[in-house]
Order: sequence, then structure tokens, then C-alpha cells
Amino acid sequence: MEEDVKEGASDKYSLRGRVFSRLREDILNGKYEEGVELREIAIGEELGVSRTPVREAFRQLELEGLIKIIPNKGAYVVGISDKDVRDIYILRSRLEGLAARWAVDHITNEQLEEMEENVYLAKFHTQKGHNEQIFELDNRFHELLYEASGSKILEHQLKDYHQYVLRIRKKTLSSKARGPQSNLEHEAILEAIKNKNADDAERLAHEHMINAYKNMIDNGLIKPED
Amino acid sequence: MEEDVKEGASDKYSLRGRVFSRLREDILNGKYEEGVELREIAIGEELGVSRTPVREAFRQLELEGLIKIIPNKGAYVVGISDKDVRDIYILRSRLEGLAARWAVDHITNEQLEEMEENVYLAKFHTQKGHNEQIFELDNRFHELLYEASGSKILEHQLKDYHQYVLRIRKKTLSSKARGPQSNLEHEAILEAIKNKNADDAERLAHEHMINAYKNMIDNGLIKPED
DNA sequence: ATGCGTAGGATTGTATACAATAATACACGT
DNA sequence: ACGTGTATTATTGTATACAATCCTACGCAT
Repeated sequence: MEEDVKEGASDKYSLRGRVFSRLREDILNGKYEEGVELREIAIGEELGVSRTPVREAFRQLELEGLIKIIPNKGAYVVGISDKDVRDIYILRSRLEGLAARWAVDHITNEQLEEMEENVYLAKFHTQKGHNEQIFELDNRFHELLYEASGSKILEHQLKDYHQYVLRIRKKTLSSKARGPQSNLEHEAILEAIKNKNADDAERLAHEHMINAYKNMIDNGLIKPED
Repeated sequence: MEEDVKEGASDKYSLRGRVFSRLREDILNGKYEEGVELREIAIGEELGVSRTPVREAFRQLELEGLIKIIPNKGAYVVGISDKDVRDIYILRSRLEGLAARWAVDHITNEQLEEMEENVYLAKFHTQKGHNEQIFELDNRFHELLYEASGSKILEHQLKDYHQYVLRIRKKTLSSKARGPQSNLEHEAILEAIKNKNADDAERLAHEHMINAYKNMIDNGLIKPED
């Protein structure tokens, strides 16, 4: 019955962990926009903690690339440029393909079952237009794929990227056309994994990301180039 | 004449930055082996600083995956397993291929010149058997490739992995056979980039990593599987 | 008006003090 | 002898005090 002892970087039960998670969320959700200076004292007061946990959270956020700390000067929110998003989607298209390939050999029965349930539920919520649930299920499908790859390294990497483009993705999935299509693609990937067809799994996962990428561009969420 | 204002995470002129770099190095070089507990006070005394910068460095090291912090308990060195190394080489083989492909369109003249100089020098030092220089030049060749990709995201990612497998790589390149072969492969990648042949560049960079990977296994530096 | 130097304040960097938590050892009862 | 509870100690978590640095504004000379 253990709950969640795995999230090493952001244990929820320390002040630092809470500051870290909160700031991360606020930056990804756009509360703090690009270039904004984060002051240790101000953040601390807002969250009711001293500078110490804030500073430690800052160091982590910098390593995640969400803020840039200039020594003796300050911490500034680093925006995600359109180019960053494009790059990440290209990287993800390749790495998710690899994850799907590896998942063929490493997925557990539990993971397979959850994936099937996920696809089934997503179909339902898409019909009903439940955007929040669709978003969560999509998140979970991809995380499951990463976990099923059996590679801590790959899993960690893809989860990072996944989080990083959160802002954009929230908009994308709400688009009427992409939702159902995305589900079908998930289902196809799942089928390939079940059939132990590594080539198909990789190809489908790869295409899935490319399609998501194209969708973003078609809907004007990001520019196709600089 | 500005020197190095880019290494955001590890500015050398703060105590925290020095602690971070030092611990990182010590872990990668094997001074602190897997499972060892790092105590804040002990590390602080060894480096002549208080707990504060040590703690901040710890948070960063955790995010890099080099240590694991268990709340209220301690910080433990996380070893690189053979599987991690294998996974990273597979990932790198794909991502370096992508970097080489992108470099074809984005490499600057300065980068191209440095790469040519790098290959030329490496040939010399290989003949002389200067292992330390060979190691540094190999490092630099790959970093150049990452920078030439024109993608901050990809560059950052590959530099991370590159650092991560430092320990192993040091041994690999000293092996008599791999050194010269590695040079030839670098040269071939460089030629493909100069000739604006993206397909060749990607394929050659991909193969370069696969060869390095095979070499490690053949020399018994890592197990081929668990 | 403009440029430069300097003083003041604000902010980060570091050290230290205190609080909370976890590991250990030992005493006690059975 | 064994298990249990508790006191002790070591270590991490957080807050605060102090030092170093940077930015701004102001005054002064030109």
C-alpha cells in the first residue's frame, strides 16, 4: 500500500519539496512569465518559508532549465521558445519510438492492463468532451510507455521532456480534432506492443509524436520555424 | 574576451559551484563508490565550507542522478550500473546521429575549423600515445558536435550523458585499438558535415557510438547484459 | 546637459543557530 | 534470553544573522 516514495527530487513533505513543485508548476502554467525575476525573500514570504528552502529549490529549477541563476544577481524565468518545443518533439519522436520498441520486451502484465484501461477510458472521455480527464489520461499513457521501456535512463529523460512541454500540450489536446486521433494512435501502439511487434511499435510511437507536432503547428500553437 | 559565462549550473567562483563540481568529479572518478553516504558536515569540512553550499550542491547532484537523498536520512552515491551505461550508449547513438544531421545545416565556420584542428591534433597524439590529450580531444570533438547541432536542448542532453559515462570512457580510449579507429570515425563524420551530407553524417555518428559501445563490451568494461 | 565617482540600499552568498527527525544503545519487564 | 520502550546522539531540515556583491541614485566636476 505504499504510495509514492519514488519522486526523489520533490518529496512533498519538506518545505523545499513544496517550494520546488509549486514554482515548477507556476512557471509551466505561465504564472511567472519569461524573464521575470524571482526574489528569494518574496517567494519565501508568499509560501510562508524562509530563504533556505527557496534557494535549494532554485538550484534544482536551474538544473531543470526552468530558471537561470546569475551569480550575485538573481534568478530569472527561462521561457520555452518555440524552437525548444520543436526540438523536444523531434527528440521525443525518436526516443518514444525507442521506448515503445523496448516496451515490447519489458512491459509487465500490470502495465499492459493499465494501458488497456487507459485507452478504453480515454475513448469514453473523448466522446464526452471531458478535457481534464483526457489530459490526465494522455499524460498517464505516455508515462506508462516510459516505465514499460524498462530503462530508468530513458524513462527519466522522457518524463522530463514530457513535463517541459506541459504548457503547450494542455492546449493541443483540447483541440477537437486531435483528441480522437490521438486515442487511435495510442491504441495502435498498444496493439503493436501486445503483438510483440517491435518495428511497428517504434514506428507508430514515432509517428504519434510527429503527428502531435504537426497538429501544434497547424493550430498555430507554435511557429514552424524562426 | 569573455571567458565562460555559460556554465550555469556550476559557476566556479562560488563555494557551491566548487563543491558541486568537486563532488561530481569525485563520484564520476570513483572516489566515492556506490552506496557511500555523504554527510554534509564531513564534506563541508573536507572542502572548508559550511553546510549551506554543500546542501545546495547535493540538491543539484540529486537531480543529475548522481546521488539519492532520502529525506531526514542522508545522501547516498548512486552508482552507474552496466545497464545504465548500455542504455546511455544506445540513446547517444540515436541522439548523436541527430546532432550530426542538424550540424550539417547549423555548424559555424569557427566550429568547423576547431573540429578540423581537433581531428588533426588527435591523429598526432594518438601516434605518440598521449592518453590524456586523446581523452580531452575526444571530449571536445563530441562537445563541438553537440554545439554545432544548433539545438540548446539536444546539446544540453548530450553533454549530460557524455559526462555521465566519463568513468567508463576514460578506460575505453586508452585501449590501443580503439584510439586510432575512433579518430578515423571522427574524421568521417567531419567530412560528411563538410560535404553537407546529412544522411551520411547521421549514419556515421550513429555507427561511431555503436562501435564505441561494442568496444566497451569486447574489452570487458561492461557486461553485455544482466 | 553629460559623464564619472561614490554612498546607500537591496539582493544574493555563506555561516551558524535552532528544530525536527531518525538511528542506536541501553535499561527494564517478562 | 528476548522483546519493547525510552533516552541519547547524530544527522538532516529550516530559520536567521552576517558578509559580499551588485544596482541605483545622487552629487559633483566639466
